[in-house]
Amino acid sequence: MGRAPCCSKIGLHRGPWCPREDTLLLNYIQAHGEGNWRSLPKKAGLLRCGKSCRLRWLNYLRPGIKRGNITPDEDDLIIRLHSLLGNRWSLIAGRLPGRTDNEIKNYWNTHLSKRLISQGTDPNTHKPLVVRQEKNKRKTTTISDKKSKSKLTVEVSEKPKIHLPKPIRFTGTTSFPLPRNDSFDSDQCNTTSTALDKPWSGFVDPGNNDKGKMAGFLDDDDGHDFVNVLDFGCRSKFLGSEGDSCFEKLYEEYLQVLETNHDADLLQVGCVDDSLLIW
DNA sequence: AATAGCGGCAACCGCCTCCAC
DNA sequence: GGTGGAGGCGGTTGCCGCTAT
Repeated sequence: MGRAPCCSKIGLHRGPWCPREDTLLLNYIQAHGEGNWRSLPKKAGLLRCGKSCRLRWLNYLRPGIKRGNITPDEDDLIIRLHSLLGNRWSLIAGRLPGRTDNEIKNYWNTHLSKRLISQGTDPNTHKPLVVRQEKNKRKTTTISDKKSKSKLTVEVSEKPKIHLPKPIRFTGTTSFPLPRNDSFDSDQCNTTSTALDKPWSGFVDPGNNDKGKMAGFLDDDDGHDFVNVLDFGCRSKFLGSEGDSCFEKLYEEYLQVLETNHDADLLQVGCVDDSLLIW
């Protein structure tokens, strides 16, 4: 069943936002808060789609947004979170203070995936790429480096299926104050302290800041093959650096959760859901 | 100096889920 | 239980600036 677009596009501005529009949106949200995106543009005096306003706010105007200069630590964390969560950018972004899902998605597509490929790692599965040997047997792709003009033909795995431990919403009194990343204190990395108090909290979907939604796990073809994060190449590099970084603590939480559940019962995926509940 | 090609990123699109009615 | 509105998410597009020729 088709749905009507979120708003009539007739007469609405599209494309890049001008400073005046930014100001209008900013002023309105500062005065009235987020939400009601559909009606917001009209109330704020903007000729924009509500979705466009929401996107602009989340990705650009929100306070606390960091722009550019993704640090090596963040870099590494993104790769490792991606190995755990797949293309679940909002989840990944939720663990990176001040970063937006869009930014991380772009950064992944333009930098990290290429880097992994150049290092011989399949960006989809985080497993080693296999240089093509046979024709027509496996899906391959040719990666060309536009600067060096070199080409490399590699076998690319199918995109990992996200093993969706059915998103769980907590309703009623069971709510979690886990904020979106704009509420993170990047200096203190208080996500870690929170997460250490509640070891499973790293798996709450920060996109659902008031209800909580469980993260998914990577899944292989048979549906039960969790990525062996211990084999993940950059781990050792990371561990060798400043061992106490908050990113490292964060990652250890993920490892604990995965290992616990992997050992306990790989086949009974449902139990993973249960174990990830926060009480 | 001109221009073609490429990379990066902001923004859009369409689908999905949740929830109120 | 069914339906539709609203918000959220991931994939994709297209513009703009930079670089190579």
